[in-house]
Amino acid sequence: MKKTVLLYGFILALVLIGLKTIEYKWLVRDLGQHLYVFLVAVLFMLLGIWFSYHLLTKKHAPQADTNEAAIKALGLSNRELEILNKLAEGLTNQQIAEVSFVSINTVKTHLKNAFMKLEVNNRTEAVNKLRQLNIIR
Amino acid sequence: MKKTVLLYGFILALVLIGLKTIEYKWLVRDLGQHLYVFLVAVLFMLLGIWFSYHLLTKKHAPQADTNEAAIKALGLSNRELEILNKLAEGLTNQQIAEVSFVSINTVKTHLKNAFMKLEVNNRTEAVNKLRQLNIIR
DNA sequence: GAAGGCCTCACCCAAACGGGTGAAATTGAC
DNA sequence: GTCAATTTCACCCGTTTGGGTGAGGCCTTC
Repeated sequence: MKKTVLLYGFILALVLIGLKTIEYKWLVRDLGQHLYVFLVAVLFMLLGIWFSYHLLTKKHAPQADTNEAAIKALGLSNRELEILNKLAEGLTNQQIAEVSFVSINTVKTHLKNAFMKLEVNNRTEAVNKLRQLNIIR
Repeated sequence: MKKTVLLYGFILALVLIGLKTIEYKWLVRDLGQHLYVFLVAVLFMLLGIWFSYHLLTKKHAPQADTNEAAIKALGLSNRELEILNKLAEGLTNQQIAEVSFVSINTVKTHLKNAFMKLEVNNRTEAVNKLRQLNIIR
């Protein structure tokens, strides 16, 4: 992030240098001050658009982090999270048991505990809550 | 998010001020015009940021349109969509029946047909598919 | 008016789910 | 070494869900 800010600052400096060059070598004398100001305005507006575009598009893709804070606040264990992730994919308890190499009873126990911690009553609510808390997807 | 954009805008402004200060110390000349151009630049850059922020945040949140094309391609009826939306909120069949003023059997029929059209086998899969198709949320 | 889609409802059945209790083995922390 | 948490599994119970068949009423299109 620090690198990003530095990059923008650097680009800004380049733009300023370019403007200075234009100002002193061509435009001011030949075309007048108004056009110069206009160019500055356009240039910086484009810069602003480009700038916030890059910022926003980067901010909109932080799905990798799996909100650790919320997980700890809820007290969800690792195994419970694994099971919940498979649940969110739409697997049945039996399928979860198979891919996790445990019995279906174990899956049910984990889900019972997880539902209690999440304060939900069924899997759809659970998925909604996890999504809302940015724990999945 | 807005706060973040403002923060970076502020940082950029600071960078600009710093650059300008440096410029004034070394290249002091027509002070009035420089200040004017500087203000124009800042103003239009902020304008650009504001502009694209509003554009992008609207583009990134198109949850209102409920992908009509996908709905038609799947052949989902209005009633089926209503029921599916309530399902996605985590309601049970019984609860959906109550808020929709129909019997639970009707809810089940709609869901059976909807599941067939969506090619899914349970509600979690259905919610995933609807989300993936941008039909809900 | 026949055909097809939509909405409604009923009945049945098997599977899945949710919730409760209990308990053993393992692990990590104190 | 003890305590707490985690992970594993079992059994039971009632409810929910998914899926199948059938059917009546309504509306639009042909």
